[in-house]
Formats: sequence, C-alpha cells, structure tokens
Amino acid sequence: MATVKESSTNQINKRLVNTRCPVTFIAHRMGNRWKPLVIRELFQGTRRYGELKRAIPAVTEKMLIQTLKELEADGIINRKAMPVVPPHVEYNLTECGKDLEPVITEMVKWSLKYNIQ
Amino acid sequence: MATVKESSTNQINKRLVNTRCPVTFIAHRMGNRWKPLVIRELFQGTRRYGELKRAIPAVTEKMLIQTLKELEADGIINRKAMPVVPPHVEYNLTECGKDLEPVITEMVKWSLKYNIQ
DNA sequence: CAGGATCCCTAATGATACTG
DNA sequence: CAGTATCATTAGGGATCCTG
Repeated sequence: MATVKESSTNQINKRLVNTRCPVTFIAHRMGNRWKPLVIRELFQGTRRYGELKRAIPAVTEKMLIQTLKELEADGIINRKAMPVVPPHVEYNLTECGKDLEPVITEMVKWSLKYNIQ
Repeated sequence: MATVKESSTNQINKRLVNTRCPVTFIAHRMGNRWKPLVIRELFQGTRRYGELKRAIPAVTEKMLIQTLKELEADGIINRKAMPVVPPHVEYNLTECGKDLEPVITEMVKWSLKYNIQ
C-alpha cells in the first residue's frame, strides 16, 4: 500500500523535547547508522530488499528491516510487495524522500571541504 | 587556544566503516542529541557557557560540556577562556562551523515542508 | 526471498554531588 | 561561573536462529 503513515517517532532520541527544531526533526529521520546509506542507495532508483542488503554489506537483516520500516513509516520511502512466490519486494523514494536531495547535496559539499582523508 | 585539533572521532557510531560517506561524516559531527542545538544557538553569535545552558534547558552539565568538547575537537567551535575570577568562557563558531549554515538551511526548508505540527 | 523473534552488549545519555 | 567525577539507565545496534 505504501500509504504515508502518521508521524512515527522512531527510536532515536524518543524523549527529545525539541521536536520543532528542524535539525532535530531531520536527525530523527535520517540520523542513524543505516538510514543515510539506504536513502543514498535509493537515490539511484528502485531497489529490492536483497539488492539493498548486497549494496550495504555491513548491515544486519534486523537493522535493514527496522530501517526500512521506519523510513516507510516516516513517508520517506515506499514499499511495494508483489504477491508472488518467492516474495518480491521493491523500495523506492517518495516525493518527500526525493526532496532530501538538496540536504544531502549540502552535506556532501561540506564534507568534501572538511573531510581530509 | 582554540586550535583545531586533529580529527577527533566522537562517540557516535565508533565502529562505522563508511567514514568516507559524507552523510556519515556529517552525522558524526552534528548527529547527536545536543550538537545541532548548540550549533544553532551559536549561529546567533558568541555565547557563554551559562547562556548556552539557559538556552537549552533540558541539557545536563555533563552532556553540554561533552558536546562542547567534541565540537571544539572537531574544529566546529572555538573556546575562549578569560583568566578571571569567576571564570568567563566564550564559545563561537569557527569558519568550518559557519560553513554548516547551508546544510542547516536545507534541513530547515525540508522540515518546514514536512514537519506537520 | 524477505522478513520475524530473541537474547545480548555497549554506546549514549541522565542524575547527582562536588570543586577551582 | 564553569566545569569534574561517579554511578545508573536506556536505547541503538548486533548475533543467531526461525518462517510464510
């Protein structure tokens, strides 16, 4: 269905008071270990579960699923499950997710300037 | 002195493999509970320790100090201590810290668009 | 193939008391 | 005023095994 569910508090900083702070708001949505990697991967296009897993080898199944669930609940990605056997599930970015591009672009600029390695 | 120290790995995601990912890089530097709030406050100008504490009432002394130390070690803020009694310490953004402004600007734009509350 | 369910560990944060 | 120090808590993440 991939309907955008009501704002899901994910597990980062649950008790954070400052939900109106934009930086905090966005940190809730892409500020953990795996979300940015998944989002970046989905910027390339639609991906299946297994493709994401292979693209991000270090992630465990538990964390990948958890990450995908949260991104879906936050309306950043869509999940499309085809009713076939074996299962076939696709993930892609919503408009909301695609709108993260300028944010990521600026992050990349800053990182390229200061990430000396 | 406020010299920029060598890249300090802070405590977020210590074992993260992907240090070359820009999003990860920046998440290390402003991706915890208090850093964004401190940075945002310092965008307004120089602040004393006590002013920061009052501006962010929910932060504990321990976390505020820890946050400030890490931001300083990462070259994002400067710490200037005046040798007087009682102590007088000022914090402000470095050039590197100020360069976070476009990043924050884009975050704010996205948040204003999708933060429905 | 695409997940769920459990158990476990440690990093991140908090509470409280103390100090130059 | 601007911190330290110590102890306690919790949430994020990992390992492993299981299933429609």
